[in-house]
Amino acid sequence: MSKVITPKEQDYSQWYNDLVIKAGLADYSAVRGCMVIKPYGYAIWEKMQSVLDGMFKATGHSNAYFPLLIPKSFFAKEASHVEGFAKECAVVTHYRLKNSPDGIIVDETAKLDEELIIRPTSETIIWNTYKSWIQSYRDLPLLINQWANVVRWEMRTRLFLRTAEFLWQEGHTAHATREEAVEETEKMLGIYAEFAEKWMSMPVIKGTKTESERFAGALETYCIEAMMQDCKALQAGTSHFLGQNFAKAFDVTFLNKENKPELVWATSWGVSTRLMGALVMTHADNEGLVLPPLLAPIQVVIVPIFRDEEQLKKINEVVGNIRKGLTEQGISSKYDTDDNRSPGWKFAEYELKGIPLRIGIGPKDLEKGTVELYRRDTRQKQFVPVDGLDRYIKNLLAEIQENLFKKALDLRETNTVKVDNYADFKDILDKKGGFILAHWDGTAETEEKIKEETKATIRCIPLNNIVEEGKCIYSGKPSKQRVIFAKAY
RNA sequence: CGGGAUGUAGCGCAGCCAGGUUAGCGCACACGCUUGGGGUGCGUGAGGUCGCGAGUUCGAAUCUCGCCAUCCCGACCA
Repeated sequence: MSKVITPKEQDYSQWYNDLVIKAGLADYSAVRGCMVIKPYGYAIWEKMQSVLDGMFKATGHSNAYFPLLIPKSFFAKEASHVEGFAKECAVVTHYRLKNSPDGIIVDETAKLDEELIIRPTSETIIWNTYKSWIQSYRDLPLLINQWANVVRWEMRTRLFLRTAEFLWQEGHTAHATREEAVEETEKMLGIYAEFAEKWMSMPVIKGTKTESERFAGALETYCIEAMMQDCKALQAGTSHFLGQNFAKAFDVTFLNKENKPELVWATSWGVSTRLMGALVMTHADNEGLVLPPLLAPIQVVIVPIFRDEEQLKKINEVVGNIRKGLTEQGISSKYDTDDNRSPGWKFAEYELKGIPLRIGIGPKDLEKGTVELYRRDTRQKQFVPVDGLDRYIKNLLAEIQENLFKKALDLRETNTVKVDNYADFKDILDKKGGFILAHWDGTAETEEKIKEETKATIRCIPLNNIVEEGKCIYSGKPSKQRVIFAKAY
């Protein structure tokens, strides 16, 4: 009724906005460009956090926390880093308010000697700190992660995909050798890819960015790219090899085994609440959200169908046993006995929320010893005996997790094409979009021209790419490999 | 920051052009009955500085001017 969402075929952006709002993931806030993450959305983010955090810990990383506010001078120390972020920094200039006839105003006498930048990312404050933590090769590697909020003053924002403030994790590591730092960068990319594919059921392509898409201050930026249902690309995570740029800027050296000073090698890597947007745009449909079981705050919802207290009481008994079985299998469930809502209303509501499985149970089921089981991903119903239901559901949840991945992979594969001339390239972008594998001469000029003319950018140069001779689709110059072009979020 | 549009109840809108009783409607909300296997139906009720500020007028949601905010489309970006 009031909760209908715009069909995605009609207006994909509106569909996305409706879904995020109506499924209760987030809300617009009083602050321009900032959003409120609502409990249901935050519960999903917490699941993501907890899985990722476990993966970071398992690979030897520790969490720490660095300040939100960064002295302006720190930013100036790494030239390309400043340049990259300068345009979107929020700046704190004063530290006091006062009363005036016009109300509360900034107290001009309380001006900071040095302005503070609200972190858009923490490399500078962290490397300033690492200087005092690192003296010897014995202090390395230093493997730190932080969960934090950051602010980037964006011109145009979209819920989860691009907001002025967002939540993320940023890993910052220090190493004795270049090889070790590169290895770390690739290892973390691997963790992101594994998380995306296994937990989010979202297939990704691992690759490196071109110079123009590279992180400000990095020597190499690795990324995972996913295809959304509208065939546009979304960068879902990045991992940067920073070389010695920040070590130089902040004078971070260590004594090696030969007692000689050397500059430290650095990496940084992050994923953000943008993953929430990726999750929505990878699986959701016109009925609402579709959550992969491994990230669903509630995996099974149970809706009783009853006329009176007596019937409900009988249902309660059976449901009690079912839930006990589910808990033993490590499956989370919710039993909704609210009698102000009709079963039909609840069905629609839990579909909107993307809960993977729904059990419907009423008088007819009690007689037959069955329940009605509804799969959110395929929207199919089946009747299943109560006996052995928990094990059945456990398998089914795994199957759903797998099926979601396959569906998303199918979409990507049918919308990925090799193209060898610019006319076809433009034609495909106009008609259906998707990922285009094409030869590129390796120059920023060509990349820029193609972007201007078609809005498509080079999403990445896939890792382990096949070496093949070819000609750049734009300039005709020789090329040794294909790169992925797409329109992106 | 340019181009376009919109601000009326929590949300979605009508009313405005042709100013005139008490500003309506749908959803949501509260209460009662009803219903319950795909958003049940009926009744009752509560809820408004008509974005803000000036002006014109006997009288402004409606006309004029200014301001503010939001959304869409561009330029910029995880």
